[in-house]
Amino acid sequence: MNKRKTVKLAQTFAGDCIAFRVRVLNRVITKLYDAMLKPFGITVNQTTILAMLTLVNTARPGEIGKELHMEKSTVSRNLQRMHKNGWIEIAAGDSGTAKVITVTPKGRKLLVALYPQWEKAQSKASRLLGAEGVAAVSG
Amino acid sequence: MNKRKTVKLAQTFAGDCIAFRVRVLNRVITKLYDAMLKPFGITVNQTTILAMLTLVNTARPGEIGKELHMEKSTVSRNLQRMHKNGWIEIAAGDSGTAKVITVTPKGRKLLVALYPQWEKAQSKASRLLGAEGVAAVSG
DNA sequence: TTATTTTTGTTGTATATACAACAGGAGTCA
DNA sequence: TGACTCCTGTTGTATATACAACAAAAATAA
Repeated sequence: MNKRKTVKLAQTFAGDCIAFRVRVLNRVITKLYDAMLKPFGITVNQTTILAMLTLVNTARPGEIGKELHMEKSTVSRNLQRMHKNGWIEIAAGDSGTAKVITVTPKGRKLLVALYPQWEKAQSKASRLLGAEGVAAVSG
Repeated sequence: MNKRKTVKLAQTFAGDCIAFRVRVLNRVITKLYDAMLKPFGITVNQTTILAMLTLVNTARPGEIGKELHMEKSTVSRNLQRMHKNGWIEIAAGDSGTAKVITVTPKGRKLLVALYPQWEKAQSKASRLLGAEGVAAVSG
């Protein structure tokens, strides 16, 4: 393939790659929420897990992964960190290897405490994405 | 705060969090492209860098980071890997600590070779996001 | 010229992510 | 009962990402 064609192809890549766009968006938005969460010592992922647990009271790691579309290893390691921080309890499930996760009062308090800041991050993110943008990523 | 309010607050989190949505989207889309790129032994990020370099011929690490909105440490480590694979050359720049990156013929060939597969991934991603979705993340 | 600041990259540390390998128990089937 | 296959989690390895600490050189100020 000649050089001109290669350059044209590279232009298409650089200009159109959806993965690239989504990844940049992810970095920008995540950074916004991370900055907001930093004083609380919790990450975006852990906050998501905390919210889900507060909602359902009790869940197994596998269920958390499915519901939040997180890899089981990511969930596993996050639960360990959350437990170390006293936000959740990890108990043996009724059957075999299964485990049961529960939020602690400390965990609930944290979620309530960071809520106002989270709303501010939401506002910023909304402005960045626009109404259609928010709708598009929420599909 | 009473429990009912806490649950309501958790519902808002779980249902509305933009960061969560963007991050799930990122995982889904990235996985799609990663699967396509696996046979070529290159990652999404490295492909993006490769495309940019093919387009501009020569760039410094700092410029790559700014253009692609990647942290300088991420760029630094990716360039090391790409160099080890023979896709780029790293030369000392004219001034001080600056470096100059150039694509090698092997790198260009790789970009050309994976292009058809990339187009397939683009199609899938487009279908997933819809036209408005693609437009929204491309803003 | 000397001292301070800025620029430019690398490296350390922590979390996120995916995939693969592994482990322990449960269920199934011969 | 015994062998095989699922289910469920953990751990290993590699890349991605961000921030902080460094290092080396350049630019600027005193």
